[in-house]
Amino acid sequence: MDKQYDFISRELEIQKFWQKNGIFKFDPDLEKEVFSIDTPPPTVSGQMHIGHSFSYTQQDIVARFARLANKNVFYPFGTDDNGLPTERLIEKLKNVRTVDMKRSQFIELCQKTLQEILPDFIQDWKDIGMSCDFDLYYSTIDDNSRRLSQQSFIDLYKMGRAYRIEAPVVWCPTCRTAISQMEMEDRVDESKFCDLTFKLDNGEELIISTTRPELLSSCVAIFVNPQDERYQKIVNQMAQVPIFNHKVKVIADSRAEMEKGTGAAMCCTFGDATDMQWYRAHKLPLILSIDQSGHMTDKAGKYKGMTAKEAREAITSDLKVAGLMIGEKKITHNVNVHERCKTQVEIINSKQWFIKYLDLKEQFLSAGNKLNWYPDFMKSRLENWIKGLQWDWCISRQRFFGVPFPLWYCKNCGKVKLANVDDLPVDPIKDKPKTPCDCGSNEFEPEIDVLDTWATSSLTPQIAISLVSDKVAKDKLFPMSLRPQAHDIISFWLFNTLVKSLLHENKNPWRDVMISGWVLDPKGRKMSKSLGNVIEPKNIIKSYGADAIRYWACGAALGQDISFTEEEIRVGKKTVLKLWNAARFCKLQFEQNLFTPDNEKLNLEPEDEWIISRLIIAVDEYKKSFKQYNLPMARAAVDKLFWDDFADNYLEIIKERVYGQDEGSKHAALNTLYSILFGIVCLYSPIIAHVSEKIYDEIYKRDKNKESISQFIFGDLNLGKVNKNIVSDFEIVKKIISKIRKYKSEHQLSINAPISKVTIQAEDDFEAYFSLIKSVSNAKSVTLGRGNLEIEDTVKVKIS
RNA sequence: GCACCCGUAGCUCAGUUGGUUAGAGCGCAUCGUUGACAUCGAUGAGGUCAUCCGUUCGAGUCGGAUCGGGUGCACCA
Repeated sequence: MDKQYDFISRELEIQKFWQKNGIFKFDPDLEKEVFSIDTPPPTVSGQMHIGHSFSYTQQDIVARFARLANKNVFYPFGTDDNGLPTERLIEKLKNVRTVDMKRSQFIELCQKTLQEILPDFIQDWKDIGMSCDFDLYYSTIDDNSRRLSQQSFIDLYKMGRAYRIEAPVVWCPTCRTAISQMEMEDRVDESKFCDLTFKLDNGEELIISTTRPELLSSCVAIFVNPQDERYQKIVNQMAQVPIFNHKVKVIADSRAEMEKGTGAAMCCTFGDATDMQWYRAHKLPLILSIDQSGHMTDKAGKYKGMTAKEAREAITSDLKVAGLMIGEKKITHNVNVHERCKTQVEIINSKQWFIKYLDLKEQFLSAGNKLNWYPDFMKSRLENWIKGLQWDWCISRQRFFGVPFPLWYCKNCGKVKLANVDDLPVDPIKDKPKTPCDCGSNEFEPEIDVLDTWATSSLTPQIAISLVSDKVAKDKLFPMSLRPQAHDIISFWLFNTLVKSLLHENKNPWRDVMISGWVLDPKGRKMSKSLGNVIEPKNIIKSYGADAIRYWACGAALGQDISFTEEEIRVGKKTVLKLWNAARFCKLQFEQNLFTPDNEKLNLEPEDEWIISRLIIAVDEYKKSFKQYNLPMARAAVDKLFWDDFADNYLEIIKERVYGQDEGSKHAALNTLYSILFGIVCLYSPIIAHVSEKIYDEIYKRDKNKESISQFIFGDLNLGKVNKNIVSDFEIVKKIISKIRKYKSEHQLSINAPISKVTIQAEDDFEAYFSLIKSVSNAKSVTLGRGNLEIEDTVKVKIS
């Protein structure tokens, strides 16, 4: 056994061992309860983030625990590699722009590039010791995922849930695509509130405040609150829009807020979501002044071709010159931006596909309520989100690299022609329908939009399960046991998966949900390139090892964001080294004494019985904690057993027996050492997986009939009953040992320094422990007594 | 505005269903290296559990209010 544990080479070696021997391969034939995990497929948009290594380790620890608890673990791995994030990555890597390329060329480039980068990308996940069955692999753009995603769409269409309409949608002018409500985020922006003069028919002037004067050409009405006494007499009058001079009606509507601006608002199609509501409620005309790329249309007259921002400046200066703008004040307000590119979104009218689901809010809420949430409070994030839903799910994207819609439109009658389910996956641009339209026409127009990537990744349970061919096994896999993920995508991935599962399977996709927190920098800020505070997992693995990261991740409560500090990682490394050294000590003793384990007629000493009881107690705490997904508590249970009881005390106590001549006592000690260390290594194996495997390999593999430590279950530990008396007595024994050490420390003696006499005040039956106390303290005698401490190297300990 | 989380030792955090003297690691101080470990060990000093009120025989833990830090959602003419 190496004197120095070289974690860099050992961890790599062990990962290869796992891989080569298919240690984590899912076997559908095992007669065990299945534990199926809906592994999050990481988005291929760059490199692994420290937050990934944190949350993926947490779920991996749970997976490994499940194996220890005798479950047949189904743990697939996928990558989410289509849609905007992937397109953007390819553009960056290959220095191209989609707009300059042919669609087919770009798709080809995406596919080719993915082939190049995916092995390295996936390797990052292997580097932290993930115990997935990497043969159960899917990509959300592979043929099988396309097929299932397209089939999902067809099913939803046939249910009447998928529909296509021309409607205002949230639009990103940079990405030139519709996006969904969940893809927006907030940003605080500086802007100007401009006071503009509208002329009323009666000759009076009406002042309106707006932040978006560039939309004047789209102004279709003016709204005032019906309660607003200032404006009651002008309701239903016409007002003339400055610069453009068309006339719009003043309408009373309670959505107009009296306190905001002057209390009179102009409604433009469309400036914001309220405009859209007014447009629908009052059947207002549609005037689109901004096109899909964010430029002004010919409706904007002389401002045509400018960007919205340019137009705003131009029109503001024109208004000032014309004396129609009588004031402006700087304000800061929130604007919605596209989370992928941070561009301010617009509302634009266009034809899109939607999934109708606003009518199902109640079902969603009750489904969310049926899940077991760890931690429980994360449920309210989902509830909050569902309650706030205002749009159906827009699933079409005007992009290229994604799953195509499996349909065409008849050129003659316009009707939708769906692909046959048997022919999936299809690409309507390349493929043709096999039968004519109902109207008899054979001329079709393909749908060129692609599906929102969430429309596919919301099917991960179905996709992962489809990789198993065994029909019986499939039934055991769904609903899945666990969805692990971080909290940032509760409203995206978790919610969408829930939606699809309810629509398709009419039941929840999983039983449990575990939510990991985020890793923040040491100051508690989000990590970002612009702040320069990004931590690369690769560097951490190099300096501390993957096990150190794993140990660290196991110490954080679920759902709680955690500040990254290198000191915390150092503790993990320390634990790994301590375990390695303790194991090395044990192995040394086994070798020097030609020890072979057997359990016959052992002459157990009290300390042996104590540490055996402590193992039983620790296993119990460990199991209880894990069942509640309480990772830190489970870790603490092993830590206490290993550091406090085993390394600091038990090892020290038995040294003399192991070095001594009493063969019976020596054998009992070695045997206990052998089984307790094995228990400890088993308990540590889900957490610091590599070093545990290596210790198993060094010490236990030759005697035990299994290839890997991860093939053992709690039952293999053959735990008996706890001896409660010895356990409580040992709390006192440990205190006595501690007092003797304190005495030595205070007298500047080394920890092994001999002392002549220890006097202990205790009940007579406590004398059973005197021998081990004598041994661990290197005292010439330990006696029962009542006197005070008088001789310099004599210790008196009082037991209460 | 609505909702959620957090506030415990100098720092980072743990404290199951209320129950003796509130824990860990780091840091700090003192001491100690010839039989696993100096990438170490031993010992020790640090706490009015944010504040106030209440429930209770008993509150870090339960309820209410307040203050401070953060997050999600909404609003954003």
